Amino acid sequence: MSKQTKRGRPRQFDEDQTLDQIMQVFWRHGFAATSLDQISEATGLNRPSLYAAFGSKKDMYLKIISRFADQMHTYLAAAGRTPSGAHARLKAVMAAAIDLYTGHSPLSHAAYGCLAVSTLPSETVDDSDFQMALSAVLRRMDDGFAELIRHEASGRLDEDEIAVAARHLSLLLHGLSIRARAGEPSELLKTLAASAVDRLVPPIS
Amino acid sequence: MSKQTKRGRPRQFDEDQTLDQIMQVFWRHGFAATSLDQISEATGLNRPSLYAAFGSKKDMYLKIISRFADQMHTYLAAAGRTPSGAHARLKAVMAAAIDLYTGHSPLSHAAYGCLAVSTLPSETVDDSDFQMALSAVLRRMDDGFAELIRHEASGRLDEDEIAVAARHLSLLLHGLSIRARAGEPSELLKTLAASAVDRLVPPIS
DNA sequence: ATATTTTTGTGCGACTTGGTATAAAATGAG
DNA sequence: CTCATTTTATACCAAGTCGCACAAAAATAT
Repeated sequence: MSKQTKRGRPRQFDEDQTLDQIMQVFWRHGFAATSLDQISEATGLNRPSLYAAFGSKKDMYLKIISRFADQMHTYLAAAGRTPSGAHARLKAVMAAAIDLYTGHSPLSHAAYGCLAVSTLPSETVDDSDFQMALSAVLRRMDDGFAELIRHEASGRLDEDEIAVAARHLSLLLHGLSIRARAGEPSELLKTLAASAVDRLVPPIS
Repeated sequence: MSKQTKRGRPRQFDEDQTLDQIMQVFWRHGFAATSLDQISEATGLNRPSLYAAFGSKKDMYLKIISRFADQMHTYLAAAGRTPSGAHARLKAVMAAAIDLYTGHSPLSHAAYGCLAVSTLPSETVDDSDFQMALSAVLRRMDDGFAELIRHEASGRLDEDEIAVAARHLSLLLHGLSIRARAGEPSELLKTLAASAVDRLVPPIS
């Protein structure tokens, strides 16, 4: 009879916590400028352990990107539930994203912008896997905004209008990420985002 | 009596042409993933010549960034002169930028997005010079759009309105750059940009 | 022709990189 | 206890990195 626990020597680290630590390193330095030694130091694991657990540097990075997209989605979805009214909700989502981009969220503690927007583009040309990862992130953004709008204005907007408005909001968000990475203050970005939402999204009454 | 020509052995390369070649390499691979060997191969110069002419890798990159900003400014300014009417002009500028981002311009021959937006953000945290360079590019964008709007609607919009609209357009443009780098087709981006301009910029009649 | 100045080319040197071979350590199974 | 299994730690490797001596080359100045 075999027990629940695995056979050999038990791991001395928590996988989720380690992935979050790796995420911070990539988020800060980007893919190319991050060395495995830096990751090793940040996690307390040595390179062979990292490789055994998460694969190559590229494997790690792609894992981290999709992990980030997951965490961001749940984080923004929660922010979109609280206020009422389509515009108020969208502004709340934008404000939450800006908090995330400027380091005022449980997910981030520095003004690093969006992990994908800040670090993926420089890698997309050399490696098509990175290109696909970036496209996937953009698509998820578009779909998320579309769902939010659709849910709020069911019937009053057709699918094309919803898709266009969602893409407009994604464009806005990525622009905000760049500015956050450049160090612009979150208050400025929030007022900018709020006015943009007012103008971009047709009134849903 | 000294002649016009310089004293020693004459250079065997054109400085401007070489800078443009260097720009292509950085534009494609980003800063960290670009090696001096790649630049050497693309320009036909060996590393000591490169170093003597342009300084370190970082020096080259910063030179290239401001050179890109210059070229982009004149390119977009020219595009903004042709049509008449504020919205038509802004759409023409956006379309020109999208052509630039997707490789349909004399400046670029591949869908690399904006050189600054695609490659600078991943470097800004480690080096404050890069952070300042990114901020400078954003500021130039904002100022350029502001000037365009101000010129078109002199008196009918106050400075605050102009500044906000200009920033909205910059946000839009940077979002478009990300999508161009992700490989989205230029026609889609242009229709997206046109509808966003219509909604973001108040009517100037 | 000789000296002077600038560019070019070869090559090196100290360092970092990602990935791995190999052995030690820590657990469960029998 | 003995064996199988998994994780950890040390050390290493081949390749690539940036920057720079140093000398040869090509022009002008005298």
